[in-house]
Amino acid sequence: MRDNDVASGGLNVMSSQSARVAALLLEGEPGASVNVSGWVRTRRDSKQGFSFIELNDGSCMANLQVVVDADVPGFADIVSDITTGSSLHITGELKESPGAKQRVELQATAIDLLGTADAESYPLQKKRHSFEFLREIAHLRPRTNTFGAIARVRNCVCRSIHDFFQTRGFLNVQTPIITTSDCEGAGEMFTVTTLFGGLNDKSQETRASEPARNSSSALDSPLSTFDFQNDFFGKHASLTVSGQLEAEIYATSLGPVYTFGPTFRAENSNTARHLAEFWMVEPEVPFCDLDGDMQLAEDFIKTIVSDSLHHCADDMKFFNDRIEKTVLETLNNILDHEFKRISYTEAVDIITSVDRKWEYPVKWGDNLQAEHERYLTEEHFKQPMIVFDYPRSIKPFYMYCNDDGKTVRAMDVLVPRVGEIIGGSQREHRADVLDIRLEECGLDPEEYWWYRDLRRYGTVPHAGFGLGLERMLLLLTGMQNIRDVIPFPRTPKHADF
RNA sequence: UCCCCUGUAGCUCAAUUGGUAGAGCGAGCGGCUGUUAACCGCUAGGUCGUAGGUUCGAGUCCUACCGGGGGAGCCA
Repeated sequence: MRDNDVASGGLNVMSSQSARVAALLLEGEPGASVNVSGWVRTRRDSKQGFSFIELNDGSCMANLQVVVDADVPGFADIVSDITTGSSLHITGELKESPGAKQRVELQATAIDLLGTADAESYPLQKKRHSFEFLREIAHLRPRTNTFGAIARVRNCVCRSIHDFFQTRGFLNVQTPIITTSDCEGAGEMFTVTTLFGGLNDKSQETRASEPARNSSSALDSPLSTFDFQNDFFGKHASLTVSGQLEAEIYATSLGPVYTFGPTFRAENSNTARHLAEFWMVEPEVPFCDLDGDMQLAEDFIKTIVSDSLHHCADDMKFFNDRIEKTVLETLNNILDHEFKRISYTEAVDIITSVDRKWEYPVKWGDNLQAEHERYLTEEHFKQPMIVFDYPRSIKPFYMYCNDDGKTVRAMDVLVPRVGEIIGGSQREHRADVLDIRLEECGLDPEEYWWYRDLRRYGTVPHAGFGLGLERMLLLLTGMQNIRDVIPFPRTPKHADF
């Protein structure tokens, strides 16, 4: 606290807790004595002897208008340094504002410049910046309206996720981030290893500087050439691509569970909808079939949408006004309708019967392409929908096999503009059928010994799904690039900040 | 990873058939103003992504590489 006294030029910021701008604007009483801290968005001077300062502290979209008369002690000395981006601690009295754009404003009695921001070099301007540019200054972009709003909505969604499951008696389970089970089969995995030593390892530096050594040596070699028995974990380890299989362990012991954490995919996919590191929510429910799973997914999405609209009304209005004009309409449409449920077979029938030239013609047994999913949810039904009972040949081993011998109890939730937002299934809980499926998929049953044990001992029907947090945020905010709804995006060739 | 487009002042963009750079915003200075995307005037600021090549001459054409965007596959 003492250090802070010095840094703030004697004003004890920490001990006299600042009010948040959001609270002041909403319920601040004129006449109240308050102090606030935040960052300057703009300053407008009047030569008649006072300045207007727009102060933002991140608590909400709106700024607090601060009026500073020239006779405020010390103000004349620092006014020229109160530039966009500088940080202030201000004491004053709340007053009704004569201006039309705010209910109250702060008449300053003391002002303390905590940190300057050189106007010539500070990258953020009052005008709009492109998201591509802001991505290059990810350390400053949360100071913009858009990224502040995204951070608040993201926070709201996270709270909503926990609330949704906690109020329904789900147990939050922490599944491992480092995994040695190769059994997930969902895409490329990042290897976790100490075989190359640390960055400070002298031998590494020496090797890297050897001119004769060509760059495509160790790192490009096939995994099989490495001696993982001597690695940290004694076998090949990776970053998780899903917590599902582990969640099934707890779901078949303790009742409904959910996991919520980072997930990693080493796919070299460069699109506005993919990240190498993203956050995923995965509920897993015992004594539940696919119908129950679909209902849970629908209730879940509706709850998140509803909570965001209620708790982040200003931010959501901003997205609707400035980012994507259809956001509120889309979200209200989600709340107002039952999700349309159709089988994969029906979906294929619809697609093949419509008079349109598809880039990828579909026949039963093929994966639905993005263009087909978009057509179904955006044009044919014009609302969120669920496609279920997919061909068993295009789905993973763990999905419950239907009696028809051709399909599995899988489901995808499709929403307008984003496409697939949830993927889930009823799990195959019959030991004999699971073994058949493992063989069909060319997997080694020995590797799945513990997963198979869950079916040998007290097996129960169960189901679950996965929702990508960032895809949900795309839906909520209308943002177009997934790199802009996560604070620090990781994509191929990009892991800055 | 594949296809298409793109890379010019701090930011967003312009520069006719190849003739050696311009605007708006931002910044600095001045003016005006209970202002609020404020407004008005003046000033500064660019080895035109990098490396080669064609040409008397290249921001403009060609090649490679590196960024960025859009679409696709895979998926969440």
